[in-house]
Amino acid sequence: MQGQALPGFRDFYPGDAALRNQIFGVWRDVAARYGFEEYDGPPLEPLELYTEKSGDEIVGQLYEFEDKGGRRVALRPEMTPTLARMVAARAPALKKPIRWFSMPQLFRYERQQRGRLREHFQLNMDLIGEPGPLADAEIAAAAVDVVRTLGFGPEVVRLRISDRRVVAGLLGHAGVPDGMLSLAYGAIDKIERDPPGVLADRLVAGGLSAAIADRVLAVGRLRGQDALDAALAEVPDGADIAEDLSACVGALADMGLGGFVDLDLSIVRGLAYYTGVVFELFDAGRSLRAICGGGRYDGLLRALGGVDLPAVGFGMGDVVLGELITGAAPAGARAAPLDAFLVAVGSDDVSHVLALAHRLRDAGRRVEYALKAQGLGKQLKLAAARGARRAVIVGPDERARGEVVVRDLTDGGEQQIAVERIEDALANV
RNA sequence: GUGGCUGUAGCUCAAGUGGUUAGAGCGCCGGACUGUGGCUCCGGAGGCUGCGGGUUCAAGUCCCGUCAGCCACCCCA
Repeated sequence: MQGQALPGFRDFYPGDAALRNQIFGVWRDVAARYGFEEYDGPPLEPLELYTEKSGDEIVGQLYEFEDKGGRRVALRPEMTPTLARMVAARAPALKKPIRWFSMPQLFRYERQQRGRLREHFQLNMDLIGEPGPLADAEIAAAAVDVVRTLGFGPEVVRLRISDRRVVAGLLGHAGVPDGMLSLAYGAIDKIERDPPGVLADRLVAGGLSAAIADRVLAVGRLRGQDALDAALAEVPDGADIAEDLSACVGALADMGLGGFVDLDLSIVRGLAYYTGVVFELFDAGRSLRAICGGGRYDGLLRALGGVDLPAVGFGMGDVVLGELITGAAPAGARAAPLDAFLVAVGSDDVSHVLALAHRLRDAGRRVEYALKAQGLGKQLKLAAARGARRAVIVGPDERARGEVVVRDLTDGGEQQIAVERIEDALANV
């Protein structure tokens, strides 16, 4: 075997491309229904766009090199810096809130695993300029509606949602100093992966007492509104810090999406820049990686682009979503069937088939015909294999009468149709 | 970047402890079938057994390296 795609990169054969187009179609459909406008930026960006604010550790995962002009450049690993630049450049002229989405191909030089490649397409939906919880709910609802539109219900997909302000408040009450919040987040983020003893040891090693470490893990185990309310009741201004999260969850319930929502304080998200509501979309069986992740990142636009606008958004990759779809329907997406397969009975009929085929294609019909002289049976076999709904048979006898035979390939019925009415005959399903 | 497992036809997989010409199903091509498809039957093509080296009379099989895939870590999209 020679000549294959680079590790972590994909060849899209027709079946794969069909799946990708299905995903893209749903993404665009949902974005449009939420009033989002599409934007895009360059796949290649200056290296500094990612190193200056995102942290140097990202550089190790960048496809970066020097171009022929001596510039340090990188394939984009995420869309947010580009978005920040574009928004900042025209922020004064843009009506707020800004609803923008994009479907960039992103690149990251990492060792690939299932559901995680070196390249993927990612739906980014961002709502900029609105700090309130209805904006958070709007974004989370859009993420849920993508999987709903694909036919998945709450028994298949779960939205796990939390709020960093709530977690921070509870941790502060538990005795975690501000400087150790990220340490605590790290432990909470791993709460379902690592055993409690390991996590507690890590927290103690980081400088927390054993008692506080236990309380940190207890915060991470909070699930559901009742448990959260009970925990917040012990914090002086507990109700206030959870106001936005409660409002967001309530809004999702008003939308009829409450069945998808799991309040889950173990969701903190790895990225440091999230400041409020955070959420992830998972398959209910938890056999896949996260389908989507997002949250509120007030402050990031100021750091990246210089304009101080609140923002909330999510990213949803095509890889895990594709696995969810193919896992649910192993049959997979089929290529669009033909409206008709044109059959020439004899060699004299070929030129008539060519003329008719072009007429039908101009009329928007999807048609195909045999590209070499073959027997009638052979051509019908090809028609069936191609998934054509009908065969249009052109032979000397019919031509003499100005007609063609339209054969329905699903039930075998045939009828004679005048050539000039063939477009109409193929139009009705 | 670290560690473990796995690489046989386009796909899914076979080939007891090394043994002579690496097989099957599906798919593909052709024929039965030059004015009627799906089914059936018959035939055919398709393999440097991922690649390179080593051990051996003999390697798909054992050893080393390398590349790729999967899994875990790391990191997260």
